[in-house]
Amino acid sequence: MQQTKRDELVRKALDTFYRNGFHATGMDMIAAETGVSKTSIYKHFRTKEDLILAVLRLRDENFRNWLFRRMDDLADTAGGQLLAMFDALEEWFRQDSYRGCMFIKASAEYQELDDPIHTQSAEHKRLLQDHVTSLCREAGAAAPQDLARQLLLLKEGAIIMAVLGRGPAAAQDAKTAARTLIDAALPKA
Amino acid sequence: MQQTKRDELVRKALDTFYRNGFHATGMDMIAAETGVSKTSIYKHFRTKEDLILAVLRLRDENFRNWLFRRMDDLADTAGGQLLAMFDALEEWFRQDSYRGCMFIKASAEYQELDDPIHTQSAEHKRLLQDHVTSLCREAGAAAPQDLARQLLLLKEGAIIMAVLGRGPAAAQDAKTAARTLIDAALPKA
DNA sequence: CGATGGGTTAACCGATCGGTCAACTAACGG
DNA sequence: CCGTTAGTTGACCGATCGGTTAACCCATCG
Repeated sequence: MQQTKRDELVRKALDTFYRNGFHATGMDMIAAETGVSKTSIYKHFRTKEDLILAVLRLRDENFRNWLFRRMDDLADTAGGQLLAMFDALEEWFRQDSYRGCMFIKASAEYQELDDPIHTQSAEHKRLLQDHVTSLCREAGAAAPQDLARQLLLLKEGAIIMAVLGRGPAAAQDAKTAARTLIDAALPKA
Repeated sequence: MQQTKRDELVRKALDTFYRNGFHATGMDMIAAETGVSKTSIYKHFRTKEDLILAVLRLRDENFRNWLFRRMDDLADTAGGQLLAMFDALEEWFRQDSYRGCMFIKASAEYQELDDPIHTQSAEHKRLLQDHVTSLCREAGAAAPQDLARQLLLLKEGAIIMAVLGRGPAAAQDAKTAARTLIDAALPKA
């Protein structure tokens, strides 16, 4: 029961931070939005930073699960899944609630490299990178890690441009570029 | 004289906001860092938002001037300049003061699409896009706008990954990918 | 019935937020 | 010399910041 309440708190706090930003969201607002009093919040989390870290952990889990599952549903082959990543991104971009990548925003607000919030955001990107790398390897890329890095650049760029003017179309821009990069990285077919 | 003082204020405020973030930087801190009292600041700018907008205007001007000039210095041909963009980015990433793109951070903290800070950040990206598009056209790309969009994705992605774990090497990752995309976009050589 | 203990709450803490105001200073015209 | 005025200042405004505290509610147990 206790765990459930705490999870619910983190889940709702995630929405609020995602919509509003981290510094711009006060603990009073979190209390109001979640219906949990500040004192109870501070029973579960020692500081606001601890709450944010818990929120980011949940976000990492949710996002990777969703993205990888969606890629898996959309395509059978490893190469197809790499391309399907951008279709999944487009679905994300089309959501009304889309406000960019939570980890990019977190690292933008907490910039010191040794800040736990920053390092945890970097870890999220590393985990994505690992999965994409193994798909590249499976697809038969000559240099799977290099290809994965290139594809990740396209993904992050698309996330940014979807926010800053290009909208959901950024996903297809990225997909087109990804196809070119993948073709070039595979041993001559 | 008045204009000079104001410019100096904006210049120093830029450093502080860039280092510290927007919400995290109070007007008292700006006053302390610039040596200008709050009352004088508010003589020049009606609100904090107005100051931020002035800061972003200066940043846009400085950054585009620097980047385009650097690209021009590093290469003679249009195609070469497109590739040189990533070498220039690497120089930027290597600076100790590098903290990512100010406009990405601004849009992360001010997310509403109709927020002036957000729209001005989007405008900056649009201006970059325009310049890159004309270089793509000059280089003889079949679809210059499409190629420019792809290259911009790589640039934004590199900016993000340079912050979140990959460091300056992100620039060369992007350059390698850019070469592939440019080759594919030019009429068969 | 009363004692106990975990969980919740409104009220409060000093600090800081964005923004304002009355008083002061210094340069210039008569 | 005084009066005016533009520009600057530290002190101050109510609101909110992250975080704490004392009181209270209510189920359990004797």
